[in-house]
This record gives sequence, C-alpha cells and structure tokens, in this order.
Amino acid sequence: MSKKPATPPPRNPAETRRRLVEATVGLILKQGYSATSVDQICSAASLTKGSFFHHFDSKEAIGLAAADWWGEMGTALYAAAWADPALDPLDQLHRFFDIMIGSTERVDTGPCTCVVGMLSQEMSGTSPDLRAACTRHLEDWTRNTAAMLRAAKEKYPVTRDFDPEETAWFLNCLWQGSMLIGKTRNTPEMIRANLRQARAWVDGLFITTAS
Amino acid sequence: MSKKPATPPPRNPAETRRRLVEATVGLILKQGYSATSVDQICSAASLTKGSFFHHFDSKEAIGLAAADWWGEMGTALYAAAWADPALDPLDQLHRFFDIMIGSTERVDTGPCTCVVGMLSQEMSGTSPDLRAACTRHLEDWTRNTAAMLRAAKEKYPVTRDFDPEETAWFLNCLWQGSMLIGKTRNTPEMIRANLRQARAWVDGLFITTAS
DNA sequence: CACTACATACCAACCAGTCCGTATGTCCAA
DNA sequence: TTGGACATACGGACTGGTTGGTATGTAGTG
Repeated sequence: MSKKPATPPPRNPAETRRRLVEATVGLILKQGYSATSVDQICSAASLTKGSFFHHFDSKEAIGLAAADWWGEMGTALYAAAWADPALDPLDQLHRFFDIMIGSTERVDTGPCTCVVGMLSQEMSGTSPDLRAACTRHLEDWTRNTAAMLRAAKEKYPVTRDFDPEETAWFLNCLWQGSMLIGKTRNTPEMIRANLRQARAWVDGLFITTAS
Repeated sequence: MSKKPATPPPRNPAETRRRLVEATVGLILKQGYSATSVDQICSAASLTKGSFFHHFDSKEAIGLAAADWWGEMGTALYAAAWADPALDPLDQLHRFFDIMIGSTERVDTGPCTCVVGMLSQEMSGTSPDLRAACTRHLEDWTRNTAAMLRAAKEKYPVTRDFDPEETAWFLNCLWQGSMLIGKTRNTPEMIRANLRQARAWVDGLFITTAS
C-alpha cells in the first residue's frame, strides 16, 4: 500500500489558475461580468476564496485574465483563416466567415456570445484597465481582418475603392452586434443571415475571373 | 395670495415615477444594469427606498420601465424619418442615417450607447421578462426599418435582390455593434464611418436616375 | 526549513426588499 | 364649511443575505 491516496489533492497552480479563468469565462458568457461573483467563480472551479485571492489580486484581475484567455482562444480559432500567408486572401476571408458561422452552431453552450463584447459593454465606462484590454483584443481582430482585405485588394481589382481598416471595423461591429441581438432571439439564424450578407458584400468588393 | 406655499412638497406620483425611470436610464447607460443598485437610483432621483418600492415592485420592474422609456424615446427620435408616409422612401432612409449620426454627436452624455443593447447583453440569459422587452423594441426598430426598405424596393429598381427584413436586421446589428465597440474608443469616428458605409451600401441597392 | 498552494473563518460594506410611521390629497357626510 | 374616514405618496429604519476582500492557519513541496 502506498502512502499516497489514489487521488492526492493535485497541487497544480497553473492548472488551478486555468480552472479559475475558464470558470470565469463560462460565467461571464452566461450572466455577464457584474452579475458574476467571486463566490460563484470559486464554487464553479471547486475552490475556496482563499485560493482565489492567492492567484488573483481582485475580481478585476480575473476579468482581465478572462479577456486575455478569450482573446487567445479567438486568435487560435481564427488562425485557420489568416495564419497561412500562402492562401489566397479571398479564400482566407471565406474561411474566416466559415469559422464565424461555425461558432454559431455550438448550441450546447447557449447562444453565441463573446467575453470581450460583454466586458466592453459592461465595464468600458467604469474600468479603464478592462476597457484597455478589450480595445487591444478588438484591435487585434480588426488588424488581422484588415490585413486579409488589404491583401485581397492588392491581388484583385476592386469594384469600388474602400479602406481595409474601416471595412474591418465594419465587419467587427456587425459581428459583435449580431451576437448581442442574437441573444434575444431563439435561433442563431439571424446571425447566420448577417454573415451571409457580409460575405456577399465582401465578395462584391472584388472582381474575380471565376465569377 | 394663494394658500399653496411657494414650493410645496411636490406630491406628484407621475413625476416621481418619471424621475426614477430617467435616473435608472442614466445609470444603466453609464455602468450597466447589474452594476446599478436601487440605492443609487434612489439617490440619483433624490428619493428613498420606501418610495422606490412604492412605485416599483422590484429592480427588474424598473428595468422594464427603463427599456420601455428608452424604446418610446427612440421611436420619437426616429419618427422624423419614418413617420411621414408622403416622404420618398430613400429620403426616409437618408434621414434615418442622419438621425443615427446625430446621436453620436452628443458627447455630453458620454459615449453613444443604448439601454436596450445594454439590457439585452446583460440580462437576456437570466431574465425572460427583460429579454422579451428588448426583443420587442428591437423588433419595432427592425420592422420600421424594413418598411422603409420595402417601400424603396417597390419604388425603385434594385441592383440586386434583397430581403428587406434581413437587411433591416443587418443594419440593426451593425448599429448595436457600433455602439458597443464605440465604447472602447476615444472618439465616435468609427461609428460614423460605419454609418457612412451602411448608407452607401443601402444607396447601392437601388438605381436612381439622379445618380 | 522556506515557500507556495490552498482552506477556514471572518469583516465591513452593500444588496434587494420589508415594515411601519407620517404627511398629504380626496371624498363624503353633517 | 367643517371634519373625519380612507387611500395614496413618501421617509427612514431595518433585515437576512451577499459582496469583494483579508487574516490566519495548515498541508504539501523543493
């Protein structure tokens, strides 16, 4: 008989931290940041408050961590579209829309929603740090989207001039707004319809020999 | 000389109720619904909690009242665009965009934001009643927008077919998303750029002899 | 042993909501 | 015209529970 019990309390700080952040992300997606209490986070992560405040100085600190976690997850998700420079920029953009449409199909986690959008809406006015974190992630998203548009603009003739940066913000806002209003609806069908329209709009910017 | 003192304790329930609702609207716009306490509402309205709960059964009840107040204000604001059936539908749509652009110019009340968007984001997942109220107001907005698009579609030849309803939701989501992301930015310039792009997009749907 | 990772117990402030007292306006009868 | 009955409007103290955060203890680890 070994002295160690079968499942010794797994003393794993990195894993514990990850559990706390992921629990926070889940709660923010369900009920928002303000309505989420530290106690709820702790019980969702099967931990106590003492442990929580050992890993995070404040509730705001884990809000920042949740925003960053979400940003990294999003970057990884979208990487399939924009990370391959060999891919045709228009194909990149199509993959990009496919990924967004795909994220409306996971109904198990409730409606399609976004931690960064949630935090921007709730906390931009009261927490400069959270606001800055959201700004950063939104700018990352936009920068990558603008890069695809710019590359497509260089490769293909355009039907009318457009600013890739402005267009990227347009798409970002449409995406965030779709998730927001999508929460009030029973199906994600409207979100998908918006993405189809946006895709058609982007396609319409370029003249391709194929079509 | 009237018997009434110059400033009698203003026993005016309708006015009191209005003050409570408007204070709530202001606080929701600044810091969101969850982060707004009944005590804050009371002190903003210079009232006490006893009075508050005389007029409203719960915090949720004044949330509903705030949503409705906002919806009515919005309807009144947009009425200048869509209430005149004699107006050319494309002119209606242009006025519509002018009104939205105009509401980004009031910087005195902080960034351009929306009570219904706030409540949708924060409370759709936890309060069916608030969610229903938001759904209703968003559908009103979309219905009126779709009506303008439909009228324009009947009057002018179109460059490509489109569904007025779907397009209206597209515009609504863009508008909400613009206000959301606009909170993270220092100027409303991005919101205005989005509205300009949306206006150009709508214009591009129709063939007008003028252009 | 020193240090980290976590638990327990606790705090003052705050939360939504209740209770009750009081001031005010309304209606009706004398 | 007076005055009392009654409902409404509001003030203010209070409650049980929750909030974010702290102080302290203890067990595992190098």
